[in-house]
Amino acid sequence: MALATPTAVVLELMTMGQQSAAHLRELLRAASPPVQAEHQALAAEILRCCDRVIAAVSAGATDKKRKATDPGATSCHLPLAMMPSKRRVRGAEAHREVHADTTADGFVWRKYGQKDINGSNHPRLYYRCALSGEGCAATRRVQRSQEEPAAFVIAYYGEHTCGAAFCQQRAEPLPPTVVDSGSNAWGVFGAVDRNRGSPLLPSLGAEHKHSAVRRHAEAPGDTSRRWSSPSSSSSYSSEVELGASPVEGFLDGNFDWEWETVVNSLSFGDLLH
DNA sequence: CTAATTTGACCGGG
DNA sequence: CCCGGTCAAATTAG
Repeated sequence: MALATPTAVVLELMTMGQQSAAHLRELLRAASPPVQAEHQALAAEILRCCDRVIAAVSAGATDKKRKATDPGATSCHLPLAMMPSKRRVRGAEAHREVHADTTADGFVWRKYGQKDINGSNHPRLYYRCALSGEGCAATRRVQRSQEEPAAFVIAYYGEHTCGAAFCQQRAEPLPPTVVDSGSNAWGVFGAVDRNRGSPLLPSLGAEHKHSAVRRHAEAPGDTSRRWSSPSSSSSYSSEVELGASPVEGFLDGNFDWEWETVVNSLSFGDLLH
């Protein structure tokens, strides 16, 4: 029940700052008369600093017992080795954090788990790219904001190696607020999901039938099934979350997870101000 | 019948 | 030992 803890406040504020910085960076990047690279670098640095603070604070909040002495935290680089040798590389993996009022980001995700987190009253949902079977390693974790029922905190891990252009149906996606935690290679991921010039849809409540996600172009015909379970033969869902449809989880046990009052008219935090 | 979710167990790090 | 993340079997939905 850590509601008004200063840590939470700091996190919230820093997240806002992070988003603003991200927005600024996008603006600079898409400026009609291209601005100096110096300015862009400045925006990027601001963003980086915000990210660092958030990372540190959230780390301290996650495990309260741990000391806040981070030798490398103040450095400009995260010397993390993201070597896939271990299966659990959760530690301090770089991720982009997006906070939005909808879980729809234009990608097709498959839910593979759900867990209750001690700190919050809302469960955390784990998704993988629906094309993970084809080798895509992108994952994301979705969690509701503890106070705001209609707000989601989505953390994206990894990159869409399946060809993000395919995953992302650019019908309505418009990634709300991409906050780049730019630490590693993920930082330059934006080449694919650039939401340039796409004005927010005034009315996007309509949910359409998504075209079936069949394995398409470069799916290597071979039998290189990554982690398909033997029993459930290649039965992996392709979940599409669109708009503000409360489809995701209405659990009986988790009373908090019910959210029928999700705002239909979403105003992405990106456009604020 | 096939496919998509759900839920509990298991794993592994801190 | 506790907590978070993933797997995988079972169930439900289409």
